[in-house]
Amino acid sequence: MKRDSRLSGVLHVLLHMAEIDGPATSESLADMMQTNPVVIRRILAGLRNQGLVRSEKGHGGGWRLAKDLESVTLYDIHIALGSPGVLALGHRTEAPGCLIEQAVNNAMGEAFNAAEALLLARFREITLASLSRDFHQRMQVCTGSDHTS
Amino acid sequence: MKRDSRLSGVLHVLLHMAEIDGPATSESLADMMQTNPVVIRRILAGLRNQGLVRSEKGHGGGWRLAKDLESVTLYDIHIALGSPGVLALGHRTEAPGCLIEQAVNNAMGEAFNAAEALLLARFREITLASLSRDFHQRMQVCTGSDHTS
DNA sequence: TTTCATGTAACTTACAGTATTACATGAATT
DNA sequence: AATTCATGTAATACTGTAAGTTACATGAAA
Repeated sequence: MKRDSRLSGVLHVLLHMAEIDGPATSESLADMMQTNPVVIRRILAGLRNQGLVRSEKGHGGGWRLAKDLESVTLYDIHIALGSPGVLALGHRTEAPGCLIEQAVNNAMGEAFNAAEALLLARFREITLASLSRDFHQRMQVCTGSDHTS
Repeated sequence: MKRDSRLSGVLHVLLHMAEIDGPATSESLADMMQTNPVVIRRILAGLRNQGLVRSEKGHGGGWRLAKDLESVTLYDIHIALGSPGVLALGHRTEAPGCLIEQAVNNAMGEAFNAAEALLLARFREITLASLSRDFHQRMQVCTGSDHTS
């Protein structure tokens, strides 16, 4: 199953932005991410609607964080990305008439809900600040390392 | 994100097989599932390799359960399907050089592992027998209902 | 020998994330 | 005012995977 890596990607972008003084252009962020500027804009546009980042056009323009690192959790970003489904497994038929399938959906659904709830609960506990702290710790261990990608 | 419904589908098939006296052809199962016989064969072939079902060719041939309903869990079937990934979310880069991405992967990875472990633990607790019992209970409530699809 | 059913390769379809191109919009520089 | 830089966004193509389909080979029972 192909996986959705937008959350992973946008976290990478946001933390790079946190390390930069001043705005970052979608082109420079795309270089770091080894992807296309339009992909960056598309993803960050969603975050802007949730007030997580700001953008400015023209000379000296680009993207900035709009909130304190402490106040943003992975869950907030997940929501800003449109709350994509977190599970790769699903029901064959969502509202089956077959009683067998109803029993199957019911049992699997409980397991799915528990796993999804756990994952989202974990996401709520992880802030951008905690990721940034972890990054700076890795920098200290690996002295002289280049962090710009 | 498109979801993998093979586990859901195969459970449906296996429980129908449990209700049938004698072998079931892939064509009859495909009718119940409103899908193609080849899809059924493809999925059941994996289960046969794990000893969960048996197949016979020719007249009077078809598919049979090879194990007791009590002894087969959703986890066993999940494995027989090739242990597909259960999460729709993933890392952008699996082994990043960037320290920021390493911090991101580490934090997200822990949450992913916890959620996946919980889901698989739940799967280990659900047997075909428990699903069958749930089905027969639904039959009793819904008297006269047709369960063949 | 015919019929029935599995076994399997090859191909097509459907879908969503990702990537790319092209051009419009708007702000700062000159 | 013209140029340059950067975002905004539509349109399109690429990619990987589950699912569906076609075609034919294999083997067992009638």
